[in-house]
Amino acid sequence: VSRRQLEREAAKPELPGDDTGCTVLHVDMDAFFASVELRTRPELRGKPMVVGGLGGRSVVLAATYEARTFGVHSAMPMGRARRLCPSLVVIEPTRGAYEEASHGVMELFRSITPIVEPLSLDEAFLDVAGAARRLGSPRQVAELIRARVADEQGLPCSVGVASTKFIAKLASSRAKPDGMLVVPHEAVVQFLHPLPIGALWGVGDRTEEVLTRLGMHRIGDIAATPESTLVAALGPAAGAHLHALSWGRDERSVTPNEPERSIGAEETFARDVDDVTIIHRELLRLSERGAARLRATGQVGRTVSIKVRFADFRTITRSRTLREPTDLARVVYDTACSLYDALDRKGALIRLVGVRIEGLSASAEAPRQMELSGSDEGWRAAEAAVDLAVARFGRGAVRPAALVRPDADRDRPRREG
DNA sequence: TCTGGGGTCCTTTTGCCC
DNA sequence: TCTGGGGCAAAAGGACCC
Repeated sequence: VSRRQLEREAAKPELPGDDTGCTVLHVDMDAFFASVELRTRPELRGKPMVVGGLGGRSVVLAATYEARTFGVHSAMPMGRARRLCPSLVVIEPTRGAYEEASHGVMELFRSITPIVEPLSLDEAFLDVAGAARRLGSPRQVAELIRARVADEQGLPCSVGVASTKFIAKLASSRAKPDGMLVVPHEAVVQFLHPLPIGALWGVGDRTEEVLTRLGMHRIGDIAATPESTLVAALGPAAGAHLHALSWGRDERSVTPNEPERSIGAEETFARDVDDVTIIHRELLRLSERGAARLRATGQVGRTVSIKVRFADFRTITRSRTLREPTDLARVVYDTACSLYDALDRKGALIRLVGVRIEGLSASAEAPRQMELSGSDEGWRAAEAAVDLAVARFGRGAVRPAALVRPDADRDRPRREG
């Protein structure tokens, strides 16, 4: 709520200004998924539109600014969005297009400076200290980026310019849509303190509730509170962190090439499920997806965890750490099933299952012990063959037997194999 | 209003070893 | 034998972000 307040409240104050030392840029694409769709659907421009699934359990992934005037915003259940805006146009997401567009803008950023830290598909921090001689002041670089993203990608974005990551991120959110905001170093506290507490990075619904109960509403209120009080209320890490941020202190540097920590996949069923064979089949699909991504990125993982969401939305996780890291769907799947089968929730209605692999390392340097039986090597060869076939013939060309519906190919000639 | 899917990070609990 | 307790890693949960 407060994040939206932030975007709405107070017309953008043009801080007079000098951008000296403001070497951190935060670039945030506007309504990213929706903007990508509009490139190929110009007839929808100006209409309220969202990207999101059509199923009964989907949520809004991105909303155009026209849709936002109806109160529609991302993460909102689709049913509610449709009720708020009966004329809403809903477009099904096309993930590949967003990944491609994201890759395009990230490459564009890297042509400006090598120090690019992507945060998600649609936003990144850039350190432009080294670009001054070649491209000009941070403000000029920011405008250059906006112009080039518009020209070369056909997409709108907003840019925040400041001396720290956190202020740059706040600045970009206040610059939206399709704008730019520089927060000079001397203006940081004046910029920060009137903002609602929810604007602080790391303050979500829960933390906001705690702080509100303590009588804090603006970032300035947090700044005026002793750090010890915050630590007592929120824990050492969050307390110290928020106190520092409330004074604009943020030492974190822009660091490219952050390694991934985990890879996973999850799926909400269209209807709640209690059939174990359906759950196992889903665990297999998700394990396959995860393991394929491990192999594609040359990584192995040591901990397998599953997530189970019950019909009442209560969510649990279970995990097991393997003796040897793996990139094999077979191993991930066996572990996931064994974790699932150990739950004593026989017959409970399940809404969602997920599989995640953690403790990642590069497969070349990961210790791999040869097993005498060679059984893992057999699976490795089989899964490498699957990767190859998928690369050649596309996803869906090769499927493990459990994924093939018994009646799916009944009418086709079949032979043993 | 009825809640997706991809993640990160922090905290607490638990079991184990010494 | 009983009793702590420190240190550690793994497990579980939860808040948060886009």
